[in-house]
Amino acid sequence: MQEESHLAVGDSDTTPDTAPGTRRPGGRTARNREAVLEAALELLSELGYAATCVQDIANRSKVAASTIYRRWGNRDGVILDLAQTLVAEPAGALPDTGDLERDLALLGQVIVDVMSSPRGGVVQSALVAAGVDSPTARKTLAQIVNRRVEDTKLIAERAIERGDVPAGTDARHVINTLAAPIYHRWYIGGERPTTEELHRYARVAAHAARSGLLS
Amino acid sequence: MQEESHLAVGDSDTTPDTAPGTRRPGGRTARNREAVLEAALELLSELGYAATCVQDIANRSKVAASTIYRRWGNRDGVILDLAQTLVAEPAGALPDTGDLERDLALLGQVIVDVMSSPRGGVVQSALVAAGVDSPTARKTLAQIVNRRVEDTKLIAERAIERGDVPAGTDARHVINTLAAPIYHRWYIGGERPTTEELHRYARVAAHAARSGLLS
DNA sequence: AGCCAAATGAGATTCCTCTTGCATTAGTAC
DNA sequence: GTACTAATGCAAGAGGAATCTCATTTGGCT
Repeated sequence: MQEESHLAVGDSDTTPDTAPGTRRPGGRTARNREAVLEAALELLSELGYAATCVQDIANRSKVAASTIYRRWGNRDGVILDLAQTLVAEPAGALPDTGDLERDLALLGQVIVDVMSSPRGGVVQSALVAAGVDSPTARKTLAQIVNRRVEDTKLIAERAIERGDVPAGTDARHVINTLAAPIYHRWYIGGERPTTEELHRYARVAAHAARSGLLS
Repeated sequence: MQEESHLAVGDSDTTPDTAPGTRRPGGRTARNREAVLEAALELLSELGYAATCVQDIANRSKVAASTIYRRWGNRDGVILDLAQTLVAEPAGALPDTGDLERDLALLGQVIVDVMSSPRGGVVQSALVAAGVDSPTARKTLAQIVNRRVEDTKLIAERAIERGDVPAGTDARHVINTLAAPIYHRWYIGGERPTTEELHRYARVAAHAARSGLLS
């Protein structure tokens, strides 16, 4: 396991001391990475998490399975990389109607739409499944969701500036109060929230914020 | 595949028309079922969902692996049966302090304790993982959670009777408003909610209920 | 342009999951 | 108790996932 500490003069030590794909990140390595992640995203959308296997990713991406195992370890490794890549993408425009409750209802609809889409939902669901056993997946999932909270908390901050919500309110709590019942309905209840439910969630979150319960 | 429709007189038709384990449910069949479910629960607790395999369940329960495959199909089938069995167990006593917010905070602690325990948490986590792909697991998970909601909604109904909460309030909404952020913190955030957070969740749910937002 | 090793591809190999066939055990009805 | 057969155990084997070896390709550097 341990590498020799003396300066390698001319012996047959050929083991690189970094992970594969980091020494020559350009050219074929970069192309392969893109092809693998794209194939993984497509297969996740088409087949779901359980049915997506490394062999299929290899076939579709035209990258050898042994290469995928070497660089990502296993299926979850690919999905984690995919998730990290997707979360780096910039967010869209935020609702800004001047009313907190209405903004939250619109945001709730955006959250549902994202979860219904391949890029957002399928990968996130895979992370939920993998996260039950893997701390790394859990951390990535939390990172993704936290990133989205940071991207959207401006909605609550505007309400604070307007004076609709007490100063000292934690904008992230406001977003989480909206998001929690949405995810609960999705992953635990197994159903997509209705528009009526989204409005109720937004009403509860806005009311709690206005009442100073989210500081 | 298709069985002959004529009355079997004396031919070599030996295929039973019901699932294995249903024709002779007593004696060895019952003992094996108990041993398999107990072993599965232990292994889930010790190894987690991903690492629990049929072969290990067979070794620990002293039931042949082929028997497990025949009766439950695969690992998830065993876990589903285990979940259905656990959910049939009676619930414990409910908090009843006369104050909705305090009752909800105590209930929140109970929910966290259940999720931290093998019987509740490990099986539920396995269902969350399996539910991402399996509609059956999703249904079972929803059934378990709904059952718990039904068992605990009395807390909210008492508040309605006391007049602390408007008539027409849906007691299940009250419970779900408490539970959603707990599950959110657990499965999405990857962390166990703190006592302070539990109190905030209870405060928000109680306040929403009192304000008539949960009808 | 030329060199060196990182990265890859193809195939062999190992390990594990799940299925199947057959002989044996044991639950249930009589 | 006896008969019938569902249920089980055991072993063989098919199929797939993951690892390993080695020859080849190719990116990065001079």
